[in-house]
Amino acid sequence: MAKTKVSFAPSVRRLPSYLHIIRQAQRNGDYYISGTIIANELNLEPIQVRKDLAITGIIGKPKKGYPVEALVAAIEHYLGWDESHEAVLVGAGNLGSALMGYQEFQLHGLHVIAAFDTDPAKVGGKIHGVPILSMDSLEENIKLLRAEIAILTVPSPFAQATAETLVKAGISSIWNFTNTKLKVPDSVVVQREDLSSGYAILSVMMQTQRGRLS
Amino acid sequence: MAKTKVSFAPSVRRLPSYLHIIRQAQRNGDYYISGTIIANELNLEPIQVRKDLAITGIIGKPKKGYPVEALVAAIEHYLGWDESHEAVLVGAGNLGSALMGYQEFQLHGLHVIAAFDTDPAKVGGKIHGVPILSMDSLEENIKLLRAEIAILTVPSPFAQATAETLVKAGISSIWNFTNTKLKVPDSVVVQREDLSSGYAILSVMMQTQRGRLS
DNA sequence: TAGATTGTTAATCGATTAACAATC
DNA sequence: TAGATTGTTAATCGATTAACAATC
Repeated sequence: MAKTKVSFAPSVRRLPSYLHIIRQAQRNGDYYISGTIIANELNLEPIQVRKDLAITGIIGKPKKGYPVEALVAAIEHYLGWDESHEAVLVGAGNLGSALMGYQEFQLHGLHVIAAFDTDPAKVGGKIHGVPILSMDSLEENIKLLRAEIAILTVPSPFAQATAETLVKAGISSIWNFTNTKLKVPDSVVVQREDLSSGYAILSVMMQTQRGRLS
Repeated sequence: MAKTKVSFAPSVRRLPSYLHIIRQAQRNGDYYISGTIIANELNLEPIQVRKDLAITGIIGKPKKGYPVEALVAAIEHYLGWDESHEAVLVGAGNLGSALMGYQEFQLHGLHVIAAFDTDPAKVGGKIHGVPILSMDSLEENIKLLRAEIAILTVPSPFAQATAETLVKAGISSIWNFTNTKLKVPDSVVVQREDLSSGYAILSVMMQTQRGRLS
């Protein structure tokens, strides 16, 4: 089976930003919002916004724009954010704790129902309301909880071994915050979040900008 | 002045992963590493790795590959990771604290010399060795410290106002971890790190994968 | 030497942008 | 109505991939 790949990936990446702005319009009581307005807000081209929104299946009205309620629903449905997904977090360190504190993800259907850590001082307690379980019970408890997603925030050296246990326990999607490229079966979806690549872009932009000014 | 944009952005994003693998080879005592090996490790095409490495100016040897020492140096130089950059972190909450704990960035020249927070309980103390200063002293202290980069981890509603203060204080680069699109002068470099877009990709991959299996 | 790997040049692919008729 | 905004079709742009001669 081939590796899962998202077509229109750049468009999909932009959808959450659109959703954010459209939600503001919704709170503002607007019934319609135009692609032009969204584009201005995000420094994008209106045609790009229209093309992106088209993949959600939503139809706009010339002159008025897109119906706000329907647009929110269409984006959320396209992303699957209108359904609940149960997740566990593995590695309740600094980053893991920070992620558990993000209420935003809850709004998008991501429910962290348990976290795992090796630190005995943490096990048995809660962080941001999420119970911390022992890493030793990882496989057993994930099977019990029937979690679908694992958020992986263990130190990099443990990433591969942990991922293998997760797969054995039935996890089908891994959100990987380590800088390790995981080797897992093709049936398992992995999304890697890589801060280093963002920092690389920033670094190169800094040099470009400096070159321009001098 | 036009907005700073990175050409070859996708290539730049991949460089840190290459660096990671090449460093492993270096620790392993290898003198040469081939593009093929790097590609296999990351599930990429060898031709892509060669094209990417070409932008750093490094020259490989047919049959052997690229000289490890020189390659590490070339990538680090291209990214500007061979020089020191002073940074402040604004918003020492969960995420901010996690970022201060990342030693990896220190290795790449990013030195967080101070953090700012509104919480009186934190001010005056240290987190991961970084002194926490009062948010009230933000402008004044950044000028004093002559920091170049600001890592922005305040709650979203404060992002825009904080960014404006940062710019006034002379910050020229902002690493933005809020989900706010910042409006700053074109001379200021902004790199936004957006977890939502990563989660959007994961969500769509999950649906694609599920569709495939059923 | 033989062959794995390089760098270059060309072809393909996909994303962005442009142009514009349709329309509320 | 007049004109802002839509969706579609085509053109452009940039990134990825293919082909292959050069070479250590």
